[in-house]
Amino acid sequence: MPDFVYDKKVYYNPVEFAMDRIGGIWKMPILWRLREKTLRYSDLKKELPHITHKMLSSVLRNLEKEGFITRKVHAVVPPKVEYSITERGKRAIPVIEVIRRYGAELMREFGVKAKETESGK
Amino acid sequence: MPDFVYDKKVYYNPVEFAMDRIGGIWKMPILWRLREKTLRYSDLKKELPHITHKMLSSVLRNLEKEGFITRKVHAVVPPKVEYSITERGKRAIPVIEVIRRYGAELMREFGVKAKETESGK
DNA sequence: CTGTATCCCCTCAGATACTG
DNA sequence: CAGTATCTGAGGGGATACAG
Repeated sequence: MPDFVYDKKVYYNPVEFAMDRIGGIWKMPILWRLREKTLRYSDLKKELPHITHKMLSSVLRNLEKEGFITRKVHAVVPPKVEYSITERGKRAIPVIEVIRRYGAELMREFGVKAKETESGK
Repeated sequence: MPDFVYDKKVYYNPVEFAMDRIGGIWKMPILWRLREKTLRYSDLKKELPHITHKMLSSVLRNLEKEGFITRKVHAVVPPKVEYSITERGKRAIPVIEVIRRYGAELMREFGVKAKETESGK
């Protein structure tokens, strides 16, 4: 009794659908980084030191496929690839802000302390 | 270079921390169901037909452990166990509403249609 | 610089069976 | 009714090597 199906996967509610688009460990941090500026692959890698090469690559491909970011390849040597947020991606930013704020509140409640408050995403 | 640690796990940003508390497939749907009324185990199971016995059990335990819900056992035969949302849990509701709304918007954008709009969580 | 391909481990989650 | 225990399979994600 699926409630609805998208891309061969069954979803039971809108929350789950949203989380499958922009959830996971890295999608929101990446969208957040791109919210006001275009970045190239190596810039993103620098800003997200903990992400592995493979993960960054695959998450970027996924976000592009689903229309949250665009990818622009410059025909130069060495290669230069720039990622920008789309209108669809921009609509996710306010949601990410709400979750960020809630997460920060929860961290205070739980007594968790960040080493660098502005390093997060 | 962890940004912060909680419960032996490393987090890199508040979004990730929040999602580890109330993310996943079932936590938000359960909190949402409990937002305005107490439910017993079997009620929750009925309202979330797709969740397995094991998952419901383990997610409830986790939500209780982290203070989002409370569990009250009535000493009767057969057993009766009631779950209620806590103040901490209630603070998650507005966030869930934002994500729900966003998810519904995304579903429209992606052309996904729910069989029952009010079946979701 | 910007990727892709392989190998591999480990956790998540389902099915099933058993208990107070 | 309300759980717990065990087994198992699929997939996420890391490390590493290779390519245009």
